[in-house]
Amino acid sequence: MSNGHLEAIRNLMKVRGGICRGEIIADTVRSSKHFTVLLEGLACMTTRHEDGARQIYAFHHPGDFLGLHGLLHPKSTEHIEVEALSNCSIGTIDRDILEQTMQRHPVVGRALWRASMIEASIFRQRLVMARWPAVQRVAHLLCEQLFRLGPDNRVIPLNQIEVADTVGLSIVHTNRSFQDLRRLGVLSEKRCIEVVDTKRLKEIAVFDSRYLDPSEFLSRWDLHIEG
Amino acid sequence: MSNGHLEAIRNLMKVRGGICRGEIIADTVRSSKHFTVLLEGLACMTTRHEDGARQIYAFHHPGDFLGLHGLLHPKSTEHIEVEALSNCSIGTIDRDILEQTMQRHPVVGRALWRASMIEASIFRQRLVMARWPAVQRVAHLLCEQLFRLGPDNRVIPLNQIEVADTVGLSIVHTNRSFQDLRRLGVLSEKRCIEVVDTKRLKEIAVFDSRYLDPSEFLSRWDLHIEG
DNA sequence: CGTGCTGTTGAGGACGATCAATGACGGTGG
DNA sequence: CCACCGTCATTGATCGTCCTCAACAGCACG
Repeated sequence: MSNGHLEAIRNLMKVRGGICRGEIIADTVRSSKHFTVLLEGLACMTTRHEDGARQIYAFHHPGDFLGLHGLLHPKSTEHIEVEALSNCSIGTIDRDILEQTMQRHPVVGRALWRASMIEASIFRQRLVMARWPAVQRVAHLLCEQLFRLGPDNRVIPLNQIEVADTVGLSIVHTNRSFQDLRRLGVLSEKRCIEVVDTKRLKEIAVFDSRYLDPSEFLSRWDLHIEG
Repeated sequence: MSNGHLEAIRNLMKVRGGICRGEIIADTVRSSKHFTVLLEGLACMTTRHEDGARQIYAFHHPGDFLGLHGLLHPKSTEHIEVEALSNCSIGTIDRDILEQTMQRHPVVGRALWRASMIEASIFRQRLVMARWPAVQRVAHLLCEQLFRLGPDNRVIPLNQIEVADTVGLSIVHTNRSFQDLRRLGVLSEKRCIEVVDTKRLKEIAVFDSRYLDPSEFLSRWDLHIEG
């Protein structure tokens, strides 16, 4: 998504770079004090279960709010973390300042609410996907990430493990799904995830981007944060 | 959940009863004009797919807001409906009046936001459940509904089809899971879903109610809506 | 040149889907 | 009262998807 709305609040934020892959960016403790925005890199909202399994709920791209879930629900979301999947930089705003801003500009609160609802929308989509065959699940996730990365991008900066932990397949079976997609001429033969036939990929995934709803979100935010 | 917060806004609402099982209570069109609260009965947020399959995302009990998802995201949630699962009555508030109320009382908006986040929380839980074996999935859903119905309730007003459409199992396999739960002495032998060993059920489901977070939600709302 | 992470392959088995048929129950109308 | 119907619950059998285990290959890192 565009980063337009970040310009407006950049002066309120403390910027922190140099976050490394694997680091936990946002957890309950942090979220209770700061509000966080991803500026550069790729992150994910995740839970690590006792047995070592990891559930990835969603991916965060530059411009996304991090740890929204903990903002109003610290207790019920203790187990959720935001983990850096590449080297990242973030911006933070003191919780107090955020509260004040929301007081003065109710539309800011609404923008955050809207962002939470897009998250919920992604979760609903994942639930639907959970009933699909493996190849379609993987294909749909790739479509989603292509969409979020923007039209020029063909390489998705994820590995197969991360995909597996997101769509709920074993790594082995995820790998076999990737091979299917290569055999179908959708992905390149390279080791990374490179899409060579976007159209075909969307067909396989039955992808409809509306659930990601970029429509009204940015305009509202941009409109009111500066006023 | 308690209905305390409903008292505060009851005078703003138009009450409409006599809604029958199977009726669509809230869809995009309705949500754009009215804001809806479930007063009596049981409903569910659902999507019907082309192939006839139904995905139930969550259940709504008295006191829940209906069609929240459509409030800010009409276009991206066109396919989602709220369907009555029993005879229901609802309260509606004109969209305009709701907007005004949110203007005057920012905390109202926040309460709605909070409610959306609990929904998201339920969806996340469903994603985790999707990786569990069938019996555990069913058990967890039953725990969730027991929790929402209140401590005195042992009979869950769902049928096996609705459970299947929620946890993402075939009806046949859902039925076999119910038989397992009966054999384990968790459910009674009756045709309805009656829990006789709650403790055991929670153990099987590894149930932790925190994701439903009733903690701060009601207090905040009650505190400010009247002021 | 080892070490670690990711990707790949094969084999076997479990879980759950599907199909098809039957049973139980409540309601309706004759 | 009985016959009929629709909905939901139940059963058996077969099949396919996906998981698990185990091993190895490719590549980047020091």
